[in-house]
Amino acid sequence: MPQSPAPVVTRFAPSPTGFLHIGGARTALFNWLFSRHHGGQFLLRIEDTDKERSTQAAIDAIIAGLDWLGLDHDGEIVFQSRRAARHAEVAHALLAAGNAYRCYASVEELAEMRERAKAEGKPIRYDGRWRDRDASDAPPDVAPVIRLRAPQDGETVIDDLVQGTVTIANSQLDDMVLLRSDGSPTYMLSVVVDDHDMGITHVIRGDDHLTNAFRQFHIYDLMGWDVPRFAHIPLIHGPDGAKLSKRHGALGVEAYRDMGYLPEALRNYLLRLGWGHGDDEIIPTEQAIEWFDLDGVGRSASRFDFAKLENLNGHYLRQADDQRLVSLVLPIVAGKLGRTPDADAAQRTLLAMPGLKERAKTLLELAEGALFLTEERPLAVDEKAKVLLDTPEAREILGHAYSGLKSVSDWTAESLDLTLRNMSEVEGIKFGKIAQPLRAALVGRTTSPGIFDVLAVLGRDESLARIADQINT
RNA sequence: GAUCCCUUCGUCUAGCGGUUAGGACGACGCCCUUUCACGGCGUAAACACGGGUUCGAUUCCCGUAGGGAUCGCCA
Repeated sequence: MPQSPAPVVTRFAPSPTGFLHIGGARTALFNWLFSRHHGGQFLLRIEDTDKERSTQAAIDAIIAGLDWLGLDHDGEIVFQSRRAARHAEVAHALLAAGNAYRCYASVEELAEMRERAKAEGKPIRYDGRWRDRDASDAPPDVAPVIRLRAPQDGETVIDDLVQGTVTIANSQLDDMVLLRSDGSPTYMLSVVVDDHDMGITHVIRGDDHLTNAFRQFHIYDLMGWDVPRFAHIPLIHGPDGAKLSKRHGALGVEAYRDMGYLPEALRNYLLRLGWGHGDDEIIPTEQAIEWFDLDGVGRSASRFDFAKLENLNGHYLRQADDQRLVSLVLPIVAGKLGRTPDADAAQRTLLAMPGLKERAKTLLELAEGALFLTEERPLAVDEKAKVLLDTPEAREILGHAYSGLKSVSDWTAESLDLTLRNMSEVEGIKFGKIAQPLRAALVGRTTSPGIFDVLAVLGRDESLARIADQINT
């Protein structure tokens, strides 16, 4: 019998207190790639146990973000808040087995304890004051919390797939709260129970959770559960090396979409941020699935670099299907113009796309470059283009061009090329002297795709009319 | 303060005891050229510091400095 390969189950477990930020997106990507690489499962769990801060809008934003990035999850979404009873059940099992205990210390009392520890320069942690106290000491009117009875001697070792073997003395761990005084479970308990119940084999998350892993380890241990493999990946920092804030990259993925980035470009960028495969830079998703592994993940934090993202985006823009780009760009063009481009304009945009996408790094730039195809006469002419147009010489050249072009019967890039180059030769004018004023007249700007393509896409009537507009001003 | 983690060009990284320390982005220069791009070629640019171990350290060990994370009845 062929033995089935070790199943891999990963998960992405955001708390819905905001959008899907870039760090979360990368964590999701790594989990997704890892599970896809191993033919396993990628589950999604919403950690909405903080009722104060969790919102439906955030849940929607996270799901939309994952969807846009193309990171599809398996199975139903698990909502952590709905599993509170199960979490409490585990806490009580721990309590019954003597692996947890009730603590009656008040919030104020604990705050005071921490204050004192801080003042004395001692480590800040729960001192275990109720760990071995008899239940008969319990004050009658205080609702207790349940704390884990964590080992105090020896050490805990985690063989992290990214960080390596990390050891911590158990004396550094304190007895964390499992169940609050109102009976609700804490995050520490919930993650462990959910990861166990969901059959998670690999916990891939930000390394801000590394120290949590040591405490969570003992819940697994005391429950007699298998401990999943951990992989704590470094955080992403802003361009200045400081923690990512709203000032730089800590934007929701939809902000990147709105800045005109393609999901495949962001995926490639995020993949290379903290992960490497030799000298490879352009790694399409199919290839990434084949190559991705955890030992390619670096151990140090990396900075977010928009310049590199732009470069990658330019690459994927050039690769992208023209029709797809048109449908992405037209709404942006509509926004700039305040009206929806008609079918003709859409068609022109499609025809011009090969020349257009070569010249853009983002969809915003692409839309900017495509604007002249939808704009109506008389064309607005920008400053630089005006300079090119506002000379007697330019008008004369445009005049020649106009009559030359008027006689062209076969309005294609090839024959237009022939006509204009011929004119350049006959008149003894450098070709650039013709092309530039022509471009200014046709586009209203000094940059555009090749001039023959512009003429061809605009069509005979529109082209001639735009040239005439400039001769007659 | 305590504990843990990190440190190769400006940035992302390759390197896994012996290399002219490689690639990519960005920068600069040249070429191509009707503009802008694309593309091609090239230049500048790094092993944080100090000790060990070793015939030999960017690579292994220990310190120092710098950075980060965590220390809640938040997640």
